[in-house]
Amino acid sequence: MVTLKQLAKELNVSISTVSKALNNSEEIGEDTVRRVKELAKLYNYKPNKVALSLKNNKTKTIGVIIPNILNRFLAKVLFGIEKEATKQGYNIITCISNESLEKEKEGLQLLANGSVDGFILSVAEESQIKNEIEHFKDTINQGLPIVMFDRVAHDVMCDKIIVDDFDATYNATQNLLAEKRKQIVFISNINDISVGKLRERGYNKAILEHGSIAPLVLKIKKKDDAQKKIKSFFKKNKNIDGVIAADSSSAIIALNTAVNLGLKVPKDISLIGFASKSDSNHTLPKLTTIRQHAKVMGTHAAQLLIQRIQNTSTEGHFKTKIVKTSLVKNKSTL
Amino acid sequence: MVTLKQLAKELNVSISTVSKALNNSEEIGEDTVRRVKELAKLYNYKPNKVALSLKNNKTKTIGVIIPNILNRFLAKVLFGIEKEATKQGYNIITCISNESLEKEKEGLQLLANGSVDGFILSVAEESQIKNEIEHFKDTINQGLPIVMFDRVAHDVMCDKIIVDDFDATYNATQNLLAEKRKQIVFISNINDISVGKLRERGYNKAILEHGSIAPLVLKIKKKDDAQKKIKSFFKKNKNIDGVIAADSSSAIIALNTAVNLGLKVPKDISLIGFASKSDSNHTLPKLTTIRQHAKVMGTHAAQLLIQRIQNTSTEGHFKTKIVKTSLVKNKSTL
DNA sequence: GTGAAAGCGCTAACAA
DNA sequence: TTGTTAGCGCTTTCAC
Repeated sequence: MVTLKQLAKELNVSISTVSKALNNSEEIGEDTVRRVKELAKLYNYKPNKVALSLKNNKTKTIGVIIPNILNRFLAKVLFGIEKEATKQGYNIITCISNESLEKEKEGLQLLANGSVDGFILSVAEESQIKNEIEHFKDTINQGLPIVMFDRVAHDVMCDKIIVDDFDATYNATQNLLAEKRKQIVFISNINDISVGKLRERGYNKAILEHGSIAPLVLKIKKKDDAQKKIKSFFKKNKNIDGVIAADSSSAIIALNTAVNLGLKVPKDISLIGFASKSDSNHTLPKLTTIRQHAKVMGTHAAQLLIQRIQNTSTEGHFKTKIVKTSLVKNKSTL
Repeated sequence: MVTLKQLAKELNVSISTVSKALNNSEEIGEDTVRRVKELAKLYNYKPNKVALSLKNNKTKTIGVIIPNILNRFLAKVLFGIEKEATKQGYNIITCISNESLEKEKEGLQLLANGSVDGFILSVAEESQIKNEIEHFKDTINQGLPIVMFDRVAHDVMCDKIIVDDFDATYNATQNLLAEKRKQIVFISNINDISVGKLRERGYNKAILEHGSIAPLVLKIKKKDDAQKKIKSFFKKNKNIDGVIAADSSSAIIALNTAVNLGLKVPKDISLIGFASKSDSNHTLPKLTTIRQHAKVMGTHAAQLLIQRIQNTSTEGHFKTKIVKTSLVKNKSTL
């Protein structure tokens, strides 16, 4: 990489002249500016990012800590973050916590050394189970703003982007109730994380409000064979005619299992699940889904963080933005 | 963030003394070392990464350019890269090219300003179609090593990690032939990228070698409704009894469609597709898959790049590592 | 209109 | 054993 120094030497001017010329300073003569710019172009000069960061005490880089990159929703949020960040001239450094508290802490530690101007993150499962939040507070106290999305730690003072999880399952359940479904089961393999719990509560509320129907919940654990568990559950509860799934995997497996058991979807059984468009394209009939608008969440998260980074003034009064889900009706419901 | 300067001031010693003490230099007296370390710990001192990067002319950061983060395979490779990089003390800056040549160029440009020590990337679809490779060469000429994975540009001199795409479909097809399948169709929606073409060739070779059977290929385009297209294809070609799918989406849809049309899988029709474990868990019966060991590819890519970054000596003689696929037999084949 | 110098945070050669 | 200094690449204030 060519530096200002080298350009200066070759042009027989000082470094500061070159710098000013390239930054269109009024101070420098037209002719000099032209000569400098020509040579700079010739050598494909680009200001060294690291030097700028050091000088400005700003890296124009965002640290993103994602629990699991293979989760489609999280990946999509990352996509949204990246897009918005790039648009605003920021890079993103990604750490994958792999749902581990330790790795989440490490990621925060590792990047809180001047590498980034702030963080966007979704809380790891283990951190939520153990309810640990000190590492977030420490980071914020070090002057690095955090924006949390989806799985947030409510007791940490920071900007947040969340989904209306409770309302989403409440509404979805009401939809199935409106179809006169009599035995609606809630299936989830995300019992331990905050959003999973909210989704269950939304379902419960709708069921209880309706009266006459008892809630029925199937919780799948990470180590379980989901296909087997759902199949035997369906066999034991022959009267199931509705499914609300808290996650795409449960939803897809439930739908396939129903079909496999000879049930007509949606005539005999109606299914709704949190899932993406591509997920619903991968089932037959297409799954009716609760869409989370992951990309939009990413966009908002990046906007919020960048705003916070740039306006040192806006301390205090943190925002929580709720991105509403949409129920996209496909062929797995009436 | 506390700096050496501040520690030095508080301890009434010079900056370099503090620096040396923290770096366990033999030069400094035990007592001083202790005092310095205590204060450093108290203030949670961490050396400023940016300053170190400037000093060492090394960022310990890898630029990763991914065509599509929603592609499970690519996401998994990213996961592998991140893990290995972290292990070796490197961070990763991620750019998403979104299959666009322009964005790929931008990503390269944007990070080739001192932000990263090298790149790991998979070539964007558009770049492969247009066969553009100058931007890769430029980057390499600037002294930044590149490691390409999966979709590689053969004419660029750099390290590469690839899949045995040709052999994979060749073998998979032979598997179906061994099941005495008479009409095996190759379905793909990745016709434009290098690996898609290789996969088709592997299929063709197996079919042609076998004689007596004609190759049958269904190409799906991005804009197509894959479900419709596959369904009508199956209806037109009632005698299809085998499917080789070049991508997971085609495989899943083909399997679901077959079931939907009343075909018994694998009795009436046998299916194999490039897909992940989770994909095969999301079909019923479980899909027999060609596994690409994406995570391992990521690991290798990171290792290769870091090695190249650290050994300035190893110029020339670039390696191409082939990560072999495995055929994991599940319930969609006999 | 141009240049010298300081400083961002750190390390390391050299001086004391 | 400790301190001074220079320098990584850049911007910016202040002199000339």
